[in-house]
Amino acid sequence: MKIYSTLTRTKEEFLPLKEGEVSMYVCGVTPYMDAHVGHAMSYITFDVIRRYLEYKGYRVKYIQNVTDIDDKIIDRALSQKIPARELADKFFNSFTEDMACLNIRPADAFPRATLEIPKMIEMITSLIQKGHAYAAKSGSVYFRVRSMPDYGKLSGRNLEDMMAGARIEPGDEKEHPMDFVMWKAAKPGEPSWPSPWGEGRPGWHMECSAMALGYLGESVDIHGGGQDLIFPHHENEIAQSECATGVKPFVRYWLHNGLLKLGEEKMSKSLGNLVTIKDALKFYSSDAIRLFVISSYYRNPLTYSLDALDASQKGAERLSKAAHIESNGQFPLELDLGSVEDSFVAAMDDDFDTPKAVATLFDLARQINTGRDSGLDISRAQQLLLKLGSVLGLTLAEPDTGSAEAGPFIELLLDIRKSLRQEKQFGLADEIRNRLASMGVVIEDKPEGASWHLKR
RNA sequence: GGCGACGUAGCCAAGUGGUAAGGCAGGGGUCUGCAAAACCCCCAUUCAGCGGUUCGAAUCCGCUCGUCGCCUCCA
Repeated sequence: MKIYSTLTRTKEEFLPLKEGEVSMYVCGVTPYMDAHVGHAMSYITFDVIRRYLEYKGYRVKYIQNVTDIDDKIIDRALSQKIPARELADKFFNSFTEDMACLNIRPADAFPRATLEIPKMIEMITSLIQKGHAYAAKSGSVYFRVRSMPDYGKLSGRNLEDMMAGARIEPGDEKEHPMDFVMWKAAKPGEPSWPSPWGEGRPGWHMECSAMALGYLGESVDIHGGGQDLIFPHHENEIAQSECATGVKPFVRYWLHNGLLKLGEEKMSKSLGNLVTIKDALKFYSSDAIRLFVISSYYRNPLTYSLDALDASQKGAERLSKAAHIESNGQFPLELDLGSVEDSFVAAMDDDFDTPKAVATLFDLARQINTGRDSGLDISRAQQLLLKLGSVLGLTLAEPDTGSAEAGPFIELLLDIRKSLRQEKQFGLADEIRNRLASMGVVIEDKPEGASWHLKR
């Protein structure tokens, strides 16, 4: 299996530190508003990677942090006149719901920044002792970038280049403009925690270093996040972690997903051009959203559009139907299921080439449908389709019949319509079908009788 | 300005040296009372453009044009 690592900018053979086990850390959210489809893209990507690694037989330990204290949370909590903690809880719960709706499996742990402060203080203290950090007179502590010769290796930058375009804050207390804060001195009224340098709160990059090291050890196999985190966030995590432990590499494989665009721009909270996951789920199924994401290669940018989502919705329905159509054939479909699975694996082994893997699923679906039409037993092929679908996190659930309440009434109408059709009263039969369709109930007449499901 | 991606059919999107996967849309057909679903057939002599290397290039090299991301919070 080959995985592209941002650090080396090449596809590398994947070899975890411990045989059979993979430690995986993915940067989580800052919960101060509802998550958007860009977040969905990132977490679907890493969910698929996790599922595939488990499919390959690895035991995966998956950690995702929660940045439950930062400027945005403080600002927003202040304007809503609620404690920062309450705001963060509210939107973290919302995030958890969204992830569940998208069939994204929860991490093994969701450590929160505010509960990991002792670990961070310990790490910062050690960095100061080693000369990699210093406390300024405000009580903030900064990382000394010049103390690390290979600072910039992840993002391919060097200090001189960065200085050219750097925004230098006037009256900065930092030794070097690129030094970054690990511990922020508290301003009056802000939530704060005691530290050897006075009341304050952790800097953003510090929590991920402390948690990755604390939960997964000094060398993590996979660390993931969006490409927008490469610099400065992940660069600074490397700096803190490698300087604190002396162990290199902090991360063996750095994975970054491409960013989701809305129109010509990146979808982001700060630009405000976003579609929340909750809104997307009003119109599209979890499988449709997932299929939209995995139909494109994870390192490439992807543009959110209704056309693309509509296409994915149709595609997802096609796969679900193939996975569940009934056949009472006696003779099994002659299809080399092993080679189908091999194609799937070959695609996924090549740096998680999900678009190609998805193509094998559609090919399999066609084989299943053809086999059914020929009166063959397709159950084993259907099992394979469901199995490979689940590796990609697709439920391929049977068409939705919604809450059961309307069910008996729809069945009643179908019975009446059946009689009408038998009596060649097609005008009335069609009217029932059309009226139900306008209410979102799709009827399909089949040789064995009519079936119905809700249109998404 | 520095760093990094990308440009393949109407749309989405694989393919990194051997002659263009897959999905959606569209056209024709089978099935159906009609639809829907499903199936079959068709749908890029061509991969932003121009040069070069090669027996052979969408794939490698150079240049040009265009788009995006990061360098400030961001998945």
